[in-house]
Amino acid sequence: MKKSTNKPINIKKIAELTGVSVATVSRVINKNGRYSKETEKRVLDVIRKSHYVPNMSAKGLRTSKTNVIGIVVPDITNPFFSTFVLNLQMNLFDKGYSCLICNSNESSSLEEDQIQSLISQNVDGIIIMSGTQAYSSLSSIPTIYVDRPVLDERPNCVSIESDNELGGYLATKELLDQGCKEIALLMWDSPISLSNQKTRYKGFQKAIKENKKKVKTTKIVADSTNIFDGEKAVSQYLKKNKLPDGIVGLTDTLAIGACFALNAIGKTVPDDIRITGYDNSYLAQTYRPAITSVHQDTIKMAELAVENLLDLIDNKKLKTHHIKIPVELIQRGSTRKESYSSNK
Amino acid sequence: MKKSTNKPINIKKIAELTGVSVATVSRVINKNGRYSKETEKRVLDVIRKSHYVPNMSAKGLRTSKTNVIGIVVPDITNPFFSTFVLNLQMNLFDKGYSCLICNSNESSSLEEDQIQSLISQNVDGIIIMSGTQAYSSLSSIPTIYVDRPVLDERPNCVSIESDNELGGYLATKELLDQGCKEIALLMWDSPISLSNQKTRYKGFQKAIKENKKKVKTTKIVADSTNIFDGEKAVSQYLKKNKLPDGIVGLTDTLAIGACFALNAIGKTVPDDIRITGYDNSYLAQTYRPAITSVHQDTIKMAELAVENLLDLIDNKKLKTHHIKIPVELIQRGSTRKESYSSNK
DNA sequence: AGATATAGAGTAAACGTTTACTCAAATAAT
DNA sequence: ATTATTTGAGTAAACGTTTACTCTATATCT
Repeated sequence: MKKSTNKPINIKKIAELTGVSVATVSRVINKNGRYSKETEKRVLDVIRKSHYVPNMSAKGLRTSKTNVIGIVVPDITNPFFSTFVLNLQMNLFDKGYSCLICNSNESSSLEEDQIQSLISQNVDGIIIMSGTQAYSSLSSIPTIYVDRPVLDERPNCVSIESDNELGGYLATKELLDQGCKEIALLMWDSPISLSNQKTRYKGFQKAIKENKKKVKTTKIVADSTNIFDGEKAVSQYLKKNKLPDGIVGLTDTLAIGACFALNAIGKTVPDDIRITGYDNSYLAQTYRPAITSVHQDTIKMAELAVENLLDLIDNKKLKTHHIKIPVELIQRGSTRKESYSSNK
Repeated sequence: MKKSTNKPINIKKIAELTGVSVATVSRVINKNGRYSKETEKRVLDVIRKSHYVPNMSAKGLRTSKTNVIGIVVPDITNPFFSTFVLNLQMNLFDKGYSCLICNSNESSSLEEDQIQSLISQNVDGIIIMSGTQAYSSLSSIPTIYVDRPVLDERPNCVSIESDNELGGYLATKELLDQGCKEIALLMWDSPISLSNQKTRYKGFQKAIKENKKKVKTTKIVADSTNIFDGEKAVSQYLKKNKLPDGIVGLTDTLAIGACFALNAIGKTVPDDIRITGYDNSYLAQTYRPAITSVHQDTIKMAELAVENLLDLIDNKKLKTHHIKIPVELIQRGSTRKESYSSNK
C-alpha cells in the first residue's frame, strides 16, 4: 500500500531554491511589486523548472478568494443550458476562474443543498439559472440570476433576463399572422411562481388581446421541459380535445414533443397545425420541419453574466442591476410553408 | 463602499458558544468519536442554530482532501457528454463531492491548461472524457479515463470504455444486412491517435471483411463532430463522388449532419441511402427518421466511473484497471423501412 | 485493591499562502 | 549635507481546520 509521498512543491521550497524569502516568492507570483527585476527572473526560473503549482486551498484560506464560481443549472442536458454553460465556462476560464457546476433538476430542495455546498466551497460568486427561489444563505455572495427576475434586492446581485414578454408575444403573433384561430399554450409544471414562463405567458396574452379577431386559447401543461414529457402531455390532451391549429411551445423541447404527438396521430406540421418553440437551441434548427423559435442571445448573456459577476466581486459600482436582453423570432418551417435552408 | 463584514461563523465560535474546545467540535463534525452522546447533541444544536458552514479551503489545506472532482469533457454541448456529466455529477453529489467541469474542445493545449488548473485546485480525482493525450502532471492524481484507452500504466488510474470495436462492427453489419453495397465511413478529424474512433473503425473493417459479398468503402472526414460540420463534409463529398448506399456515422451528430446533406439534394433516408449513428443520444431518438444507433450505457459508465474513482481515492485494491462496457445496436427508421414508435 | 485500559476532552502544531510590519540601503528632495 | 522618500526584501502572524499528544476521570481487569 505504498502511499505516493511525492509531496507537491510549495512556495517555501521555491524560496529555498532561489535563496530568497517566501514573502518575495509570493510577491513575484502575484506581481505585487517590492522586488527587483532580477530576483523576479530568478524566482520565475525556479518556479518553471520545478513545476510548481500553487495550492489554491491555502490561497483561498488566506485571502478568502478561491477563483471558483458556482453555476447552478436546472438541467445541463437541455441544449439551451449546456451552450450557456459552455459559454460561461470559457469566459470564466479566460479570466482565471474555474466553475463548480450543479444540476438542480428544478428541485428547490436539491438546489438548496447544492447552494450550501457551493458556499462551503467558498466560491467567489454564483450564477443561478432559472433558480426556484431566493436563498438567504446567498446574501453574502455576489450572485447573478439568469433568466429569472431577482427576488432579493441586495446590492451584490444582478439579474439578466431576456425579454420574455416580448418573446411570448412574438411567438404568439407569428401564429396569429399565419391565421391561427385556436391556439394552445404548451407550458411545463415548474415549482417557481415568478418564472420566465409566467412572463412569456403575459406576452402570449397580450398578443391574443391585441388581435382583431377573437381566437380561442387553451393551456397544456407538461410534467417537465423534457421532449417526451411534452409529447405525453400533448397526446393526452388530444385524446379529449379538438385539435387546435397552433401551439406556442414555451421551450424548443416541448415544441418538438408536440410534433411527436402530432406525428403519431398522422397530423403534419405546418399544414394541419403550426408550432413555435422557444430558445432557438440547435434542436430547433435540426428538427424537421425546423422549428420557428424565439432566439435568446446566449453568447451575449453569458458574457454579461461573467462581466457583471466579476464587477460585483471587485466591488465595482454598477450602472444597473437588472439587465434585459432583446429577443428575436426566427421563422422556420414549423409555422410557414416554404423552402428552408438547413442552418440558421 | 461599505464592505459586508459579517464574517462567516467558524468552528472556534461554535466551540465558544457550546463551551467546549475546537477539537471537540471538529470531532463531532467528522464523527470521529472521543466525545459523549450529550456533548454531541449540544454541539450539533449550536451548529444548526448558527447556520455554520464549514470552510472547505481550510479543510482542504489541512487534510489535502477537497472533496472536489475535476471533470474534463470535450464539448458539454454534445448530448452524449452532457448526459454523462449529469450522471457523474448526481452520483458524486450523493457521495459528498462537487464537480469542477472543464470543456477542452478537443484541443490538447486547452486541455492541458485546464488540467493544470484542476491540479492547483487540489481536486481529489479527475475524470477525463476522450482525453487527447497522457499528462505527466496527472501522475499523482487518481484518474479515470472514459471512452479512451489509458496510455500511462500507473496504479492510480482506470479506463472505462464501451466496446467500440463491437459498436463499429454492429453498425456496419446492420448496413450490410440491409444489402448495402457501397458504404462510407463518416468520421471526424481528431488530434488523438489512440481514439475511440480508431477502434470503431477496426470494427467497421472487420464487418466488411467478414461479409460474403465484396463491398466498396470510402471515408469522409468532418472537421468536428458538430452536426453542421458533418453536413458540410458530406455535401462536399457528394459534389465529387457518387452516392453511396450506406453511411456509418461515428457519432449521432455526424449522422444527422449527413441526413441534412442528403435532404438538401433530394435524397431520402432510408430509401436512397441508409445511415447509422453512434451514442444513441436523444438526438438519434428525436430526429426523423429516427437514427439507428449504437447505444452506450452512459448510466452504468458514469456509475462505474465514480465508484472506481472513489476506490482509487481511498487507496482500495481494484480487481481491474480496464473496464469494458458492452454496447447494443438500436435499430430505427434510418436503416429499415418500418413503423417506429417515437421513444426508445 | 491495585493496575490497566478506556472514554471524554483539551492544547497546540501544522497545512501553504498572503500581508502588515520592519528595516536597511539607495535614491531624491531640500 | 542632511532629511525624506522609495526600493527591495525579510519576519512572523493569520486564515479555519484536523490531529497527534496530553491529561483526568471513570470503568475493567486481576
